[in-house]
Amino acid sequence: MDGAAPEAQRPRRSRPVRVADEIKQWVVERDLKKGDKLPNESAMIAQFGVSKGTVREALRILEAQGLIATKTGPGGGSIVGEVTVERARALLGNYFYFQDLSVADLYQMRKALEPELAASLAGRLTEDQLSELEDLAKRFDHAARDIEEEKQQHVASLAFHARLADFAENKLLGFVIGFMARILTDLTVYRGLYDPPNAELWRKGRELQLRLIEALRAGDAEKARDTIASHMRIAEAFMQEQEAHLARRFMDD
Amino acid sequence: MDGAAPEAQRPRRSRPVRVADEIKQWVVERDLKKGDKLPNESAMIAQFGVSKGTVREALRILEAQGLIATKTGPGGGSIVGEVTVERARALLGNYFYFQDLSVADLYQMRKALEPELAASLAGRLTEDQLSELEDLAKRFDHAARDIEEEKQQHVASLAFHARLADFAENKLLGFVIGFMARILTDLTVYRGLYDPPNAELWRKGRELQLRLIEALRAGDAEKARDTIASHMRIAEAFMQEQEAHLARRFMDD
DNA sequence: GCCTTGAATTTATCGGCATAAATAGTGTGC
DNA sequence: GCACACTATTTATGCCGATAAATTCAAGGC
Repeated sequence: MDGAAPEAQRPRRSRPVRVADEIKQWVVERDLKKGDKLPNESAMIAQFGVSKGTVREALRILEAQGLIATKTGPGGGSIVGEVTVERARALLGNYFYFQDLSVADLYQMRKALEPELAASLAGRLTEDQLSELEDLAKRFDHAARDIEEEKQQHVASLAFHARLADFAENKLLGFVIGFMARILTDLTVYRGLYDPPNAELWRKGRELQLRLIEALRAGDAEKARDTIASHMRIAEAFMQEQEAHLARRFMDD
Repeated sequence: MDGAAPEAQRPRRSRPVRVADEIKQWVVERDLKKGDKLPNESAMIAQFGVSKGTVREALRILEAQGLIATKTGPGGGSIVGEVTVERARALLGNYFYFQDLSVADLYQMRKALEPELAASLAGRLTEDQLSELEDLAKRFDHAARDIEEEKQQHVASLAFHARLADFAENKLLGFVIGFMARILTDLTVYRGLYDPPNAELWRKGRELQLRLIEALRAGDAEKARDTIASHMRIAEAFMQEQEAHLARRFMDD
């Protein structure tokens, strides 16, 4: 087969990068978990036979990827740190910064995935989770009176979907939906909404969110799926007139 | 509203991180594209009023995220570099290293997304792209004789889907499908396949790939969608007996 | 013309020094 | 005995200057 690594493809990897990879491998081999300590700077200097600056650059690389965190002081040093969902979103956002995603692209995905999420959550949420969703859905009990209020309502609606995504047992499904909610939130906050507030669409969307919660509580997967599918069509109508392409900005993490 | 940043939440950000953020902002403000040059080390030292070591750590952070590349020599220095899809996959893979994804999770996603991809590609591929897919689908014209050959066939089948994902106009859809193909490929290569070769499932799967290409060529979106939906059920059957949870390893980039 | 050699430029790596932050331990006052 | 402040220690953080390595470009030799 082709297990042989095509080393020629990697023209030259810098020492910090190589050290970072060795540390990663070290973590995997020992199956270290979040919070487990790594050797301190001077130990790594000795271990890898490189200078302090090189070790520190390697640690920065891993830190940038969210794999470690460092603290000063006694008992300090570097520890393994799970990549947070925020950081993963930000790093993936860097990729799509260059990719020219459109609102239509996002809704093609949402229409395929959010019904799936809703169906898989039916009957599986605690009463606490359900009432938290209800609070989010009821956050605005009146139609938007101006463009600013419509923005806030839109962000709140997206927060509802993001929270739903947090509850997903399928972590990939949850991540992708949460990522899209984050992109759309940024889009809503940082770019203008040009539609005049549309009270009827808003009322319908809110009603569907509440009906979704009802279906989730009842454990009715098919009703949940259908309801959120309708909701996606409403949400898409909200966004349809927006600028086709997303803001070029980097996400915070 | 709430544009005010909750600075208290960020206990303390190191100087290299702050410098890296400033550089990112600098790139966004000037709308720099891939290949555009950044100031060299000494200029940044003067610009940000920090030492060389700090600047170098900042550059490593950006390099780790795939945002820049640096070269030595005259005309060298740092340039803006689009985040490659490989790096984005690797960085996202770091997140899922900690998340305990199951094969069932991946197939829930694949069943929702791959039919969507197939439908949206119907009638939109060039003859070159179609024949490349045909080559991939025909790569093995006989049933697997042993477990090793079945592995190879499985990897080839995943390469077919990955290539299809590359052709997607919806970059997010393409990325997610390609990411899953990558995970499943790793899983196939690095972990054992415990099923005995199943000639009938294989024959059926290959036939569906060829029928999919036919539908794509004919521009028949619904046939493409249905065909790949069937194919997903076949592929899932291949994987169903595998270990429930994915290998804990970091991806290369 | 073409190849080799060498100078110039820029990052890469190193090691040492001083600073800042966080913790643990010590002692003091009550 | 207990709480509080202070000190000492540990560890990363940041800075600097020197040297190495890689790359480009041009000059010189053939």
